[in-house]
Amino acid sequence: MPELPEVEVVRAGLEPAVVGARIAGVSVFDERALTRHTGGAASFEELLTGATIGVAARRGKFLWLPLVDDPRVHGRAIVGHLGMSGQLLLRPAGAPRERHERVRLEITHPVHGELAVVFADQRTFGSLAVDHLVATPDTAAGGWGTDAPFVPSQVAHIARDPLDAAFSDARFSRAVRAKRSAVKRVLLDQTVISGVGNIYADEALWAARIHPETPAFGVPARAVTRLLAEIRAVLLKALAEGGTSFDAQYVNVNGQAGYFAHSLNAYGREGQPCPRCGRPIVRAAFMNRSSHYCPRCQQVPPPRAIAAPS
DNA sequence: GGAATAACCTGGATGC
DNA sequence: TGCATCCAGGTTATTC
Repeated sequence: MPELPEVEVVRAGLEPAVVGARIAGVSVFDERALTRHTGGAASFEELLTGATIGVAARRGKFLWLPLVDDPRVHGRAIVGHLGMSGQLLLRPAGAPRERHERVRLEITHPVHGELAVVFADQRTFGSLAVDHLVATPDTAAGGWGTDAPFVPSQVAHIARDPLDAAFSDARFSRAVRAKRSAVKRVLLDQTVISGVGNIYADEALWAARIHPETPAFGVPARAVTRLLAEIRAVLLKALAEGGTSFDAQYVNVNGQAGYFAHSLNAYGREGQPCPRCGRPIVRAAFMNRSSHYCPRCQQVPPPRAIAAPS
C-alpha cells in the first residue's frame, strides 16, 4: 500500500517529466477519482487545460503539483492521494488506456516532448483535485520537492512527515505522550506524524521493541525517541529499495515494483520466526486491519508501570 | 474535545 | 464450475 516511501518514489519519478510541462489535455474517465475536487469533471478539465506545472511536492502521503504562468489557476495546485491502490504512471502520448485508468493528463514537456500522466486506481480510494495553496503556519517549506512555504488546503491539517527538515521531534514526543490511545493508533494519526501507514508502523514498532497496543502515554520519553529513530530508519531503507510491493497495487511511474517486501521483519510474517528471537510473529486484529508483532520482543508494560496523563 | 468505529471500494483468495 | 464470503487498509464522517 502506498505509504511515504512509495509516494516519494512516485514524486521523484514524476518530477523530471512534469516540472515545466504544459497540460495540453485532460480526460476524466471516472468521476469517483475526483471526490476531493469541488466542481466535478468539467471544472477539473477546464482549470487544468493550458496550465503549466511548477514543481512536484509531497508531504506524507499527499502529492501536489503547483500550477504556474496562468492567472486562471494562480495559487492553485493539482493535489493527489493514492489511497490504497492508486498509481501515477508516465506513458507515451496516445498510449492505450490502462486497466482501472480514472484520469489522464496529456502534457507537453520542453525537453521530453509529449507524454501522458495516467492516474489508475483499482479500489478508488485515491483521488485528484485542484486545490488552493495556503501558507504554512511555521513559514517553512510545504514539504519535499518545494522551497515554497505553501501547501494545498486539503493538506494543511496533516502533520509534517519525519523525513521533513522542519519536523519537530519534541512536538511529536509531547503529542505521543499526551494520548491515551494505543501507540500504533497514534502512529497512524496523520495529524501527529504523516506518511506512516500500517506496514511501516508495524516495522518501526518491532524495531523499537514496543507492543502496538501499549498506551501511548505509557511509552517512556527515551523509547519515543528510539521509536522515531526507527521510523526514520525504516522509511529511508524502504525508500532506498523502491518501496514495498506485495502485488501489482504499488508500482513506480514506470510500472516497476519495489523490493522492500523482502526486508520486512514483522508485517505480513504471521507464524514465521521473529528475526531477533525466533518466536513466531503474531497477527492480531487492530482498527479493522491487522497488527504484526513479536510476542516476546514486544510486550505491553504492566499497568502499574504506566502513569496516565493528567 | 478526544477517542473509537463504520463506511467507502475492488479483486484475489478461500471455502462450500 | 460457480457462488458467497472474507480480507487488504487510508481517510473521513459519525457516534460515543
